[in-house]
Amino acid sequence: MARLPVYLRALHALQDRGVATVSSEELASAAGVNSAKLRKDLSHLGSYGTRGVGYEVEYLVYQISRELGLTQDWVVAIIGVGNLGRALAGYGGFASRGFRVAGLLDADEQIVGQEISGLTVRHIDRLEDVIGEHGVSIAVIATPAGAAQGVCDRVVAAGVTSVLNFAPVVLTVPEWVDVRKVDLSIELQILAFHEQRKAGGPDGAGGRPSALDSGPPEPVHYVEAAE
Amino acid sequence: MARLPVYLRALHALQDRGVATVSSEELASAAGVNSAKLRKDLSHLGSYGTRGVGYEVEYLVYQISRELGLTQDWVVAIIGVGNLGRALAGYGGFASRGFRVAGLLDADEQIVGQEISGLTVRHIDRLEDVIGEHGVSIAVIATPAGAAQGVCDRVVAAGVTSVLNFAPVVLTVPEWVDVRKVDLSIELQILAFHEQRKAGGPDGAGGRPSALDSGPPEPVHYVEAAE
DNA sequence: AATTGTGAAGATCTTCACAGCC
DNA sequence: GGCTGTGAAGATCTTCACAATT
Repeated sequence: MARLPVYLRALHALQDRGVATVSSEELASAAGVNSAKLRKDLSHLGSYGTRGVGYEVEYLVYQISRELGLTQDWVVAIIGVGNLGRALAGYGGFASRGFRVAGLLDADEQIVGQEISGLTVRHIDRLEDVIGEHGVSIAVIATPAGAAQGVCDRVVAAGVTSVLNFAPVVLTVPEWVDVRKVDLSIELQILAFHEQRKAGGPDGAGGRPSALDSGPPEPVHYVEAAE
Repeated sequence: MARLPVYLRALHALQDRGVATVSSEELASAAGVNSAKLRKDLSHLGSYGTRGVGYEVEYLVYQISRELGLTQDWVVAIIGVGNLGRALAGYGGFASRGFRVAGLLDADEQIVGQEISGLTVRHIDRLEDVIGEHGVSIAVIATPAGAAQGVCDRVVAAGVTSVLNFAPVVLTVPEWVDVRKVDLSIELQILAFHEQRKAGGPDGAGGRPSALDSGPPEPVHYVEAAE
């Protein structure tokens, strides 16, 4: 279930604040979901709550981590060390929770050999070697669009079964391989769509892109984030 | 509808290849969706196809662009110029389709004043000025988690109504503001979950994280991507 | 008294299958 | 003949509301 990581993050935040026990209502609001949904999601993992009391934070953290496979380490390779690949290589969230970056690869001779976040960038020719040597099971593709499918085919042939794709293409993979896609321009386009809606729709009378003086519908005060 | 940007990208690829007309079947497969779904999605925009023929690529590109609000320019500010913010600032997908980055802001004095992708980084104190001067309607938050909600509150107070959040927190916003979230570690966790499934589930007998020798279920040849 | 776990109802999304049109 | 547009069926996801349990 795609919401478990969100719950896990909220639970970690509670843990940091020293909270030992939490109700579905509280946790749901921290995670930004409905409490019935949260209870149903959690009940799929087993009966880890206590009626009348709530959930024990630490126990639930462990159970969700186990369910997500975070109790073991996963080996990651990042292919494409441009701006984005560099940002990913330095991203703390990788290392922190069971994801170990074992290789950075690029086709550009200028970049190969550079040391980034403690790793030396290797040439894309060595892709299969790196995957084999380190037992990489997750590949992060941060190449230009044109190179992505070729790289994907190669990592799959080398044994990778999960791909996180940042290139703006729909990757074709065998059915036993999982692909997830992160596409910045799609996210922006979805926001633009909603912006336009607010400004009166596509054929509305002179929608203003930079909707500054429209202001909020009502001067409402709103609460701070739970974090 | 969140799939329109995907269709649009597939259509642009067809356009580049000089294709003038496309059937729902072809376009659906390029976009990785079911053809009935594609037709239903498109029919929501109006009746832009011709029975027995298909859709005229150029006309459809225009209609979807219009629906998504890409026929006008949107002004974007990026807050937080770390590794990720830098990658975003240099990302071609921003400029190419109607998104103009008008400001880069950071709290770190070391970073303020640096020139990145043709823009000078300004101090976060000037956030409201930058938003006002340029008519920013979309804010991209690429700050550390702890700073994100505060920054969000400020951009909202300054008139921003769409937020693209890269910080690993659930942002709380007034109901008239749209938030989209991109979370790398959540994507990785979802992949880890599926990896584990393949390896035999959380309590399976010794699941191997680096599933190298498990190999594909069947030695099937698979087709290349459409683009 | 409080809160979980869950049937049942409701909402939404997906797919089928075919009438209608070119 | 071929393909779109869409009603109806099916699947899935969400929410309600309450019995079960501590």
